[in-house]
Amino acid sequence: MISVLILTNHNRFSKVLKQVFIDMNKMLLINFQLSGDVTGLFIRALPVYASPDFSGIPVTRCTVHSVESDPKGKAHSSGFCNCSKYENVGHVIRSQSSDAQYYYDDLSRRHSVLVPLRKLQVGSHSFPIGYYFTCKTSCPGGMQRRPINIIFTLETACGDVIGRRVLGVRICSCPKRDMERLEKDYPKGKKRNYEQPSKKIKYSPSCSYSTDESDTCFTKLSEEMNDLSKILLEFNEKVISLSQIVNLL
Amino acid sequence: MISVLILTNHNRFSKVLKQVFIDMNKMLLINFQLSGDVTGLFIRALPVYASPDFSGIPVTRCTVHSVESDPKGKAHSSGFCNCSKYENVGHVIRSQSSDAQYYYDDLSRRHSVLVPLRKLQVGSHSFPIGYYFTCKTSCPGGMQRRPINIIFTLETACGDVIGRRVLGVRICSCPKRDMERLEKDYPKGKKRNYEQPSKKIKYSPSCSYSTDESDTCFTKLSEEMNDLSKILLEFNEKVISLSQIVNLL
DNA sequence: TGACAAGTAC
DNA sequence: GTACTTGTCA
Repeated sequence: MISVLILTNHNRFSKVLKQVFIDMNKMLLINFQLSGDVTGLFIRALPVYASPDFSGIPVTRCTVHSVESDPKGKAHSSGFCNCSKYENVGHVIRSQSSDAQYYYDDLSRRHSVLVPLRKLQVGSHSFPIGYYFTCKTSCPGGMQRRPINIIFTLETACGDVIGRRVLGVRICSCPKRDMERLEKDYPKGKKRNYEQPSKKIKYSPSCSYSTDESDTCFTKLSEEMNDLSKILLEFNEKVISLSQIVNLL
Repeated sequence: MISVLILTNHNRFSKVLKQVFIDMNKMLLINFQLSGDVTGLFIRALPVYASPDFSGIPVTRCTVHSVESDPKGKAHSSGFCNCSKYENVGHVIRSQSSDAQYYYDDLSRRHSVLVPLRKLQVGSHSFPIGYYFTCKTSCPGGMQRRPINIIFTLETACGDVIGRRVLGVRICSCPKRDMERLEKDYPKGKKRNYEQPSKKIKYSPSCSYSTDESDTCFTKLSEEMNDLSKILLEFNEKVISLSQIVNLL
């Protein structure tokens, strides 16, 4: 049984919007609740634009933030990724984990971060992973106000995807204010159509990630891993009151 | 006798604030009124931060706008400027003039644009130069809300500065709104202290440009050019009503 | 936390 | 031109 528990209280999770509101560079602690032996498995976190209009475009750092680590744009100058030499400059999602692996897919041109699951501590049922974000959803020349989701996938060492879970995230300067406003507007959702940036680069359709309703729960992807496919997702916005876990499913 | 006349009505000039409000990429037509033979002379336009805190820092394009012309940051990768090969990427101030020369000073690391003055048309007393701006005053990773002045210098072919004039410019999306608000606040001038960007590069003191009160009129710089030193500056924010010229001196 | 600043959509 | 968005200062 695997569930996901959000444990930070610095930040906000809206049950209504199924979305986390968090400031840049603040930690979002996600507690993956696990049972059985999960060593050898990985959790991948990959950011995807929530709107189908943009879901084919990789989510990357904005230009202003990128130049801090890579002033000359060398990390991605030849079409492939040399992020690791430049403080992982292209990665919007980072993990606090010391054994986090930063990953780049040549085909989709997407950056993601992979954290290996380890044997749980005795008496513990959860595996905490701290994430943080190095750009705002509003960053000009980057996400440009386009909402994103994080796709968490549970993967084997071979890269087989066992489970999949989508979490909306808004990285902004005023998480509280913005969450209150967006909840107030819900479900009218008066979202504005922001100008679409010019898509100079075309991406193959296979690189487009679906984030529709079927993804709001972990999806069973491989028959042979049936025992792992029954997955619960639980959220909680407080670190302190762990008892107030709200099951979303 | 040389005076400066602002002729655009797309944009605004505040007599109170002695400042032009203009949108990006819109033309600011400046009419240099001249008498006598001025062939062989040049008008240089150089942007400078208005606040003494920043006047030592060159005004350059923001990162978001720069990547459009120079995705890999090659134009200034080696400390010197290769702007011309990259659509003059570093220049905030551009001129419509076909014979505009884009200039870079190695010592101060400042970009400026030089327009040669030509023989006036028969019956005309003014030399119009169209300028436009390729970044906003608010651009993140660029001017960052720091107000700028344009320093216009009248120069000989040798680079001797004969006259000097400072004009405040605010490049923004809503020139009208912003001008009205700033005029309303004047002279209280409730300006906010925005966070100072980290100054990684130190510039020599000689590169700092004064924009204090003494610069609000053309300054006589060379005794021998005395005949050119009596200079008037006139502004007008309407194209149509040229008769409403307001002499500021 | 409230108010302001300034870009962007309608 | 109005109103909304969203960063930033106080």
